[in-house]
Amino acid sequence: MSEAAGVPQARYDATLAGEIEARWQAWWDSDGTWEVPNPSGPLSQGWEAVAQRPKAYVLDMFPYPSGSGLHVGHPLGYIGTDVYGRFLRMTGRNVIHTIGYDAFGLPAEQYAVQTGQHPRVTTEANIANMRRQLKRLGLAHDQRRAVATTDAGFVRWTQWIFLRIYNSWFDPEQQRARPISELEARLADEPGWAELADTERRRRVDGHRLAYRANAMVNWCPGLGTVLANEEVTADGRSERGSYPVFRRPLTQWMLRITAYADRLIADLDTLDWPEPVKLMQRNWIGRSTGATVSFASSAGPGAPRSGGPLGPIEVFTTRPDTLFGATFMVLAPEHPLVDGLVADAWPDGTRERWTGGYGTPVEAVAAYRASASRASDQDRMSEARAKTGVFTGGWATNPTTGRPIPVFVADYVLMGYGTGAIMAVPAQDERDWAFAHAYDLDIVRTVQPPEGWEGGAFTGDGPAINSAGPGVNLDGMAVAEAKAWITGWLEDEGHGRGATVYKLRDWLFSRQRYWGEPFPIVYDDDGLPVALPESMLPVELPELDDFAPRSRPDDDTSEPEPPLGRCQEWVLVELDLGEGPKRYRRELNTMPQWAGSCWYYLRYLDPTNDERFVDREVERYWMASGGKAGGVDLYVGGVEHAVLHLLYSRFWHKVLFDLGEVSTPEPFQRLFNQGMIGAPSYLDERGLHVPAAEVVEDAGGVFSHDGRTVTREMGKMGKSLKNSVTPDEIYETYGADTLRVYEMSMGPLDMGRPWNTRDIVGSHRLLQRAWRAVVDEWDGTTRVADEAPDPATARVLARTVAGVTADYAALRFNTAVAKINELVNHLTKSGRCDRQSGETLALLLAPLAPHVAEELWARLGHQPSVGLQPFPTADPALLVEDTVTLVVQVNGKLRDRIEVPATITAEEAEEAALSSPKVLDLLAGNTPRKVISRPPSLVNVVL
RNA sequence: GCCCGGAUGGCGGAACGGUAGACGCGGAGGACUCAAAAUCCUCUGUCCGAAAGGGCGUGCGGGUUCGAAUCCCGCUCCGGGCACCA
Repeated sequence: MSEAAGVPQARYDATLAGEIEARWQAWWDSDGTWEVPNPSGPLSQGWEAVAQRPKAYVLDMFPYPSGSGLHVGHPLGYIGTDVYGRFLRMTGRNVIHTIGYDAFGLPAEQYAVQTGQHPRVTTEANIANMRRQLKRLGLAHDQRRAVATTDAGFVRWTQWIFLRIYNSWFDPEQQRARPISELEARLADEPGWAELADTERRRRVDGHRLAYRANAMVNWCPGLGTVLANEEVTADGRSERGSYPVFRRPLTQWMLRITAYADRLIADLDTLDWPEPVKLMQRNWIGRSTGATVSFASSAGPGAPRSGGPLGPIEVFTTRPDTLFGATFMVLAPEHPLVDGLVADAWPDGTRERWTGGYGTPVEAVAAYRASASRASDQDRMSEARAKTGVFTGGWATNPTTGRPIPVFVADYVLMGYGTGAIMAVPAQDERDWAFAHAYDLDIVRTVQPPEGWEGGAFTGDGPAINSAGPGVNLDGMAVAEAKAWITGWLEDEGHGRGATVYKLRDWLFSRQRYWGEPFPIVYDDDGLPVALPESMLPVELPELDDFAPRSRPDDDTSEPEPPLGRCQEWVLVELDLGEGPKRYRRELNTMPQWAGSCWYYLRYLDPTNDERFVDREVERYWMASGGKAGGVDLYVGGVEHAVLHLLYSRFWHKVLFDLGEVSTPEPFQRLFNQGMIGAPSYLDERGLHVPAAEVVEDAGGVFSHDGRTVTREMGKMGKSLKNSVTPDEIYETYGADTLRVYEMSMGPLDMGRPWNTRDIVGSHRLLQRAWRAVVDEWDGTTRVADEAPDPATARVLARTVAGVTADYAALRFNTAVAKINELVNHLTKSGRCDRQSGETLALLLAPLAPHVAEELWARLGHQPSVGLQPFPTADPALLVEDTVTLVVQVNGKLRDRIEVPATITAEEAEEAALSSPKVLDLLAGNTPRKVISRPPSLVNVVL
């Protein structure tokens, strides 16, 4: 017998776990266990069996297949959604869950450039490696649905959706997208339309499209060799990826009219079950401000306009029209088109010395100021600690309320990109204007009465209006809100302005000068106007190139973007018949940004093989059914880093598709959950270089050393460059995949960051070992459950565990679910025996969490696979009720005694029991308590 | 600067306003063993105490409450977002 040899033959260790995991994964694959049927179409086999079940769509933010593979931090969310999806499946839902690859974009391209291979080759290799690493986790994914955004069958529909966007316009009256043909029909009825040249008509129509080309200030990043969206540029003017400097410059690029959806993107956040911070970030990013635009008559200074610039009223936007009487000067952004027309040849009367910047004439002063402002990069502007600088133009404007002339300045604290690029400056009620007024000796007139004792500068709070009476309008005494409404009405009546709303959100810059992205399904004709390719010509595939690397010139901000696709002339110039006979066209050279594929991939999972539509309507309606809510995906799990980028872009695309009748819900993701990040300590030697974390030892005094030398510890991310990466493969090797799953789920709440600690994993491994040992004799490998009912104590523990774990799984509280299973296993271990019901319940409880070992136990208990398709156990309510409970007796809120009492005890009986406790009698010392709080059956508080 | 989070034993973390520290790691002791590993059992917030028992304890300072880790006010520190947005 093996026991004599002293070696257990069937201990649950890494070897056995590995064998069990490989065996069941192979079985699941051949059985198609996790394949989930569609209501119709090619994936509908087996539909009848599940047609009655409610659906659940569980989704992960899909990964980009990087060259470095996974570390243990990556799969945290995937394991979480897998446990949840498996649990939902066991509680009767029809669950759709898979994972694809976000395979276009910079990371894949950069890796390809480094290795000198074609991006498609490296991308496919990376996907294969990542798929292998993920497969080992035993995720219950429908592999048939695991699409990559680079698949030709996917690109085709990305391009198709782009064309749907391109062929739409936003109807401001209906607040929704409509087909461009409806606009064309409307324009055709307008007088004069028939007389317009064809190209002019096309230009006008193009100007209304949701995807349009515009010459606009864009973010040019020479280091990456491409332009970037606002969302991809950090606050200090660098690229989010790679941290290269970004320069503003005008270029003609594709834009998507996301601003048209600004109001709906804000309003519909209220309908979503998302973390409040993410909603807030989106609201802030969209940055809706309400107020009014006000028109100020202006007059040029002496000698202007010398440069022939236009001169007209200065339009400003303000959120505080109520402070209009306090507007004592105006400020234009340096790039503002009216500056040229205002600038004078000589300083006019009334010019104060500080306004001149030391120059002899406004022309010189403004020219010098503009030159220095344009030279300063965004970063320099940051570092100047926001000292207010500016210069007087020599021109004047008229405050419409007072009729008084006010000087017009140029200053770079006013941004051309927001509002109208000009402001009315109200120093008394605006801190920036206050600072500028102080620096430049400008008048300050309070128009809101600050509270008594106010010693600060600008007062931005609420208070009664003062100094706000003029010919035709008097705001004095009104509170801010009332004054705003009143003055806005007056402005509209007098034709000086109107109520207005502005946004920080800009239209989405949608072109990239990259190779590895979706080509636009657009060509240009001889007039240089864009022409959409017909659906039959999709997908437009990338040409093969020898040199696909971007031209990057990090140090040259005067360089021009060079799309790599321009290097393939035989691809660029094509002869096509687009309905007017064969003609020559030139292809669009830019590609779409990486976000394009991630905007809609969750819809393709639903119907991955459809080549008639991007998703079948019936299939979409079934899986995206929202039960009256806004979004169709029931749970979307991913990192908070996508709070604005991906989640804003995909909501926008989804809304366009909704408006056009292509999808059935106004929002894509009903519930969003941000998983935390797994952090890890990294260690620095005395030179500040990272040393391999695995080789660092800690002595008894808490001092860390590597190779005999003391190192310092830093907590942060896990990553190759920090030399603290732990790969899942290492953990599979030592403990198996189920242990990794259990450990990651037990580390803490899913939404909290937590430090990785390899030492702690053994606890999760021991849990599975004890669970195994409860059912299997590890010496000879026989199953050893007793075919009898659980004893009463075990029955109660079982019921309590089932109830608790069910609630925890449903609420994504996997860490406490693991703790409760641990308590059950400890109970079985301690009792030294395991009955059949206990063993089976244990396997079922473990099935979502540790599916392989659960499957093995289930089989050894004599059942057919798969345990993951069994109904989740339910608790007998009668067993959840305890006969006796511990009554806690407090005196003045402090714990003084515990008494075992019947669970049915009344308030009076509990009070009586507490008051007869010797300890309470002792403390009472013969006195009568002032008050007794009785909360039967758990607590009595005696107040002396 | 503004806006969000967070802070509980040596460590990760539990805790409907009602027994603070579940569960795990680590640590101590014991059983088994020739021995070790593994396993099993007991203990493990802190201070005083031989013990019984008691004091103190959830970042800091106040408050509400019979009762606060939990609610409110004011701070400190850590993490994240935004950053001249008129």
